[in-house]
Amino acid sequence: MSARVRTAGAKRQRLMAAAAQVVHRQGVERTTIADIARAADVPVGNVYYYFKTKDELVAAALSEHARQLELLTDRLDRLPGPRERLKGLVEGWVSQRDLAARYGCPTGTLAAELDKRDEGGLDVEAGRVIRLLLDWVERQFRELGQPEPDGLALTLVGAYQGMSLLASALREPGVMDREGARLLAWIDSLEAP
Amino acid sequence: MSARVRTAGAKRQRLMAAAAQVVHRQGVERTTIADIARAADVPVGNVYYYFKTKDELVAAALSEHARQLELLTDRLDRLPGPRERLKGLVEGWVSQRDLAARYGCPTGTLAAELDKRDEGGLDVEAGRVIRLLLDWVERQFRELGQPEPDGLALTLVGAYQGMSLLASALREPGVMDREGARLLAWIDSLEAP
Amino acid sequence: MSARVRTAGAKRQRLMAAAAQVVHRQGVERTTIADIARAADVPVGNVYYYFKTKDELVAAALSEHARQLELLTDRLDRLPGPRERLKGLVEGWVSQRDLAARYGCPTGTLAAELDKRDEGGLDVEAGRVIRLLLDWVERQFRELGQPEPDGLALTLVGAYQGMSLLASALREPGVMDREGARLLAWIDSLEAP
Amino acid sequence: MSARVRTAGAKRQRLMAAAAQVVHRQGVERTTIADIARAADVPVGNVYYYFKTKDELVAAALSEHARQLELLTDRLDRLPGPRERLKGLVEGWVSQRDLAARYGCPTGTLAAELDKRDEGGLDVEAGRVIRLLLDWVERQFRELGQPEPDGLALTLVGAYQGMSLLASALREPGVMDREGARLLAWIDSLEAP
DNA sequence: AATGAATGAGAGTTCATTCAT
DNA sequence: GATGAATGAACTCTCATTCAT
Repeated sequence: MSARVRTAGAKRQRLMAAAAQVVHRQGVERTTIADIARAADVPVGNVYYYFKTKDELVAAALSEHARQLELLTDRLDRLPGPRERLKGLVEGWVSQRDLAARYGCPTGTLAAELDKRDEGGLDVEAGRVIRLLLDWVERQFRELGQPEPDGLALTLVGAYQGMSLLASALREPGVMDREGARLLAWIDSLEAP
Repeated sequence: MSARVRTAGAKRQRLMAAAAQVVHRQGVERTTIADIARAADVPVGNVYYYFKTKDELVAAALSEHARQLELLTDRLDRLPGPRERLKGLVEGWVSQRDLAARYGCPTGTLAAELDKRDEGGLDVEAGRVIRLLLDWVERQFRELGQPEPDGLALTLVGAYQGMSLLASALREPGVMDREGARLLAWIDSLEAP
Repeated sequence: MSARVRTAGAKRQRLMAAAAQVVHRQGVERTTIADIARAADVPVGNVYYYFKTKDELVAAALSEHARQLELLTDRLDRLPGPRERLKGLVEGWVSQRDLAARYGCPTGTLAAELDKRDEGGLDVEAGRVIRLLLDWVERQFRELGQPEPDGLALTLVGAYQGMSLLASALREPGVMDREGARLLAWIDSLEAP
Repeated sequence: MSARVRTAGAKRQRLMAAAAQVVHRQGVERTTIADIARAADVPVGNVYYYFKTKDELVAAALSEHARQLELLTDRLDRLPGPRERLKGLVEGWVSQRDLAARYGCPTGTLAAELDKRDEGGLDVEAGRVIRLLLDWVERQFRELGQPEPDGLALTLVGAYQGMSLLASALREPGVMDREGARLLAWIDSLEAP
């Protein structure tokens, strides 16, 4: 395996990571291809060798978020029980408080922006990534023996989206701590039947 | 008060309403001045007589949302007790389910988009509008005799933001019904001390 | 009628004329919007106020050719008989010998370039302009009492296209004179039944 | 002669044939190097080993057309007399009616496009290829004992160019049949002195 | 000789904003 | 106040050509 192959793959990966990060901070529309190219240290013209359109780059950012999510759930899956896993998830959210308080949830704000489109299918793709998280959460609630695990998943993930939005709209990271603590207490309070 | 003045005021008001609506559906960046002008039936060149920049129009959209919010809370304030008022608020959210499921909460998604800026002060303005809602909700919880009414306000408004985002990301209006019902039950369960 | 109205119309007309001329000399693909803008003395960005896309400008060039053709046939229609009119047409072609020897027939070469596309409908539009000429010529042959006037029209117009192409490919304006003389003699030789 | 050399030659030849075909269908400017490379099944980067610039590839397409023309005239030269040879030429044109009705004469449309340039010399080269055909036709008319065989050659080749252009502009292959038949009758009518 | 990747100079197009009347 | 027109900066995308191996 030559250095070139590794380099090429690394470049693509660098572009995806840069797209995810810059888009999180600036939003899709205020992010130019040049912004992403600069962040990834790639010449502008070369970006198009890896991604044919800006929309493809946004899709790549989305799948980068999906990948990050998978890394997280894989780590959490090593915890002994579902209650610990759910609490680990919330603790992860709280640990990102400053980023969330500044730019909101990466996937959530991206989905919110893309949902206002009705062409291109990126909106659907964003929904799919959110669904990945919902499904994992639902599985934990089911393992906990809760009735209506899907509804609980909506509540938990919705709470996360809401608290991220409020934290960033109010520019108050404390919102993340406060609501995070409430969610932890709530998870603790759920009775295993 | 001459007809001219009234006409001018009407035009300005029409532009504000159009800005609020179009921006809700398309987002700030994908909305052009021409879009708003068309929706308000005002010649493009004339928009600048009322609003010197696009940012001023966005600010106008925000204050239009604030006005709508005030209309709503004024109506709710006529209800006999705080519990009824809070439940009326939630019912209002649910009644807008289809709009929310398509474009999210008008103020919330606007705030999310503006929060990614760090110049112009529109982000702060968006926070202020959200704060208006939080303060009203907090007042109701306080009247209800709840401890930590500010925390409860965050929870309720956060839940609304979260369920709107999920409903629109998943394109499932049913999310609004389900979470709305949960919030109503929760409000009902709060004990007056 | 204000100066503004006249100016606006004049600008659009100037752009159409410039498009027709520049495209004739450079071909569609080698002509940039900036080329046309410069030739019409219009700022680049302003071109899009009058024509939404480059293709619309090319369509405008085509209709400009159609207009020129109509002016010509209107003039020829004042001649007493169809034979004189046909000969007048050929003489007009020969009088343009130098332009044809350098860039070919404006409409013909444009059609040839556009025919290689299979989207956008400009190819069809080009065919329509050519058809205008064919129809007028056919009418003259019919008035002359010729059988198969449509076939004769194809022959005459085809000969014009062919001689223009050869004159410009060989860079020999003399081809226009020689073939022009032959066509005049041919028209003279047609018997009125 | 090693396999490598033969392969290299084959690749070059494949590129020339591909250039001729793709350029005929798309025109020079709308044809990318990548288009030709793909059609020839050659990696893009490798094209430049055989042709230093795009213009060289276009020149190669022209010489490919010249080669095809030579193959044709060689075949026709085996026919017993000049009249048969000319009629064979016209029949060949008619047999290509569908291609001509779609994309025009390969050499003619290429010449028309290149004539709009005034640098690079490709225009001159195109004229040379057209001249090859004219010279061969002129030779036949001379053998037939016609006066002014060069003028007759212009007429015949011009008619071919014209009918191809009209057939493709009108998208009517029937034009090729009709004009082809007329040319055959004309050739038949020429008296050998 | 061969090849995927890299590069940068435009091209078309959009749009906030300004101008002239 | 009202309005169509004007302006130019910025952006996405393409592609001939070159590079590195």
